[in-house]
Amino acid sequence: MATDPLSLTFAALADPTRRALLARLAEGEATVNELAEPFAMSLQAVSKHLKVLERAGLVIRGRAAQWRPCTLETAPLEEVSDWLGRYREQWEDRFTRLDEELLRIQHGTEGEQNHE
Amino acid sequence: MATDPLSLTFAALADPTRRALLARLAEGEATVNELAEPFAMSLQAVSKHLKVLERAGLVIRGRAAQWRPCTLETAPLEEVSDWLGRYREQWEDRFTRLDEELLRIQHGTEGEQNHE
DNA sequence: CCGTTGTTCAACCTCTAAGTTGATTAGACA
DNA sequence: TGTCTAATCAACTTAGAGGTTGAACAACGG
Repeated sequence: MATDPLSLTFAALADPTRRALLARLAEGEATVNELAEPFAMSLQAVSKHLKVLERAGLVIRGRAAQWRPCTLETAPLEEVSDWLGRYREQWEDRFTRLDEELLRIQHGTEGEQNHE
Repeated sequence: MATDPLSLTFAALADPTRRALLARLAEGEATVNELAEPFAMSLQAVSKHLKVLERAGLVIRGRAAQWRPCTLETAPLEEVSDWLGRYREQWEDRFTRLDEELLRIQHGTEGEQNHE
C-alpha cells in the first residue's frame, strides 16, 4: 500500500467499520471497549482498525489508567477536502450545463443556441 | 474489501497512481495508452487501475474503433464531499476553540481551568 | 498479593491488491 | 488476406489487509 498521507487517509476511510468508528468518535471521546461494543467482530479486530485510523492521523489515543481513550482528529479530513476542491469546479460545471439544458427544455427552445 | 459505493470510491482514491490518472482526466478525455505514458509500470497495470476507477464510477470508458477513451465522472466525488460534510462542523469548531485559546493566551489568562 | 478488567501482541489463515509476462481479441489499413 | 496497433485476458508472484484465537501486559480493587 502507498504510504503518503493522502493515501493513508483514503485507505483508512475505505472501510465501513472504520467510518462507523469515526462517526462514533464525532460524538466524543471513547474507549476501545465502548467503540467495539456495537460490532460483531472481536475486540482485537477493532483495535487493529483503530491502529489504521491512528496511522492515518484520524484518531489520537491517550492514556488514562488502563484505558486508552480515543479522540477524533479531523486534520486529515481537511486534506481530503482540499484535494476534492480541485474537482469541485468540474462537477459544478456539470450541474450548470445540466441546469441550462433543463431550462432550454422547459422553454421549448432546446434546438436553439444558448446566449450568456 | 468492502463493496459499498463509498468504500469503493475511497479505496480507488487510496493510490497515488490512480489519483494521477484522475488529475490527467480532469484535463479531458484520454486513451489508455495516453494515460499510461507517464508511468513506469506496464500498460496492463494501468489498465487494471482504470478498471478499479471504473468500478468506483469515477471513470467511464467509451469505444471508438480500437480505442477506449476514458472520461472523468465526478459523481462519486460529490458523495465523498457529502460524507465529509458531516465532519466539517467538527473541524471548524476546532479552529474556533483554537482561536479562543489564542485569545486567552493573549490576555494572559492561560493558567485558568477549563470546565468541560 | 491475587484476581479482574482493558488493551495489545503474536501467530496464523484466507482473500485480494498490485504488479509482472505472455497470449489473445478487435479494429484499421496495406 | 496479413499485419500493425490498442487494449484486455489469463496465469502467476508477492505482499498486505482483515479476521481469528490465545497469551501477555498494565493498572485498578479486594
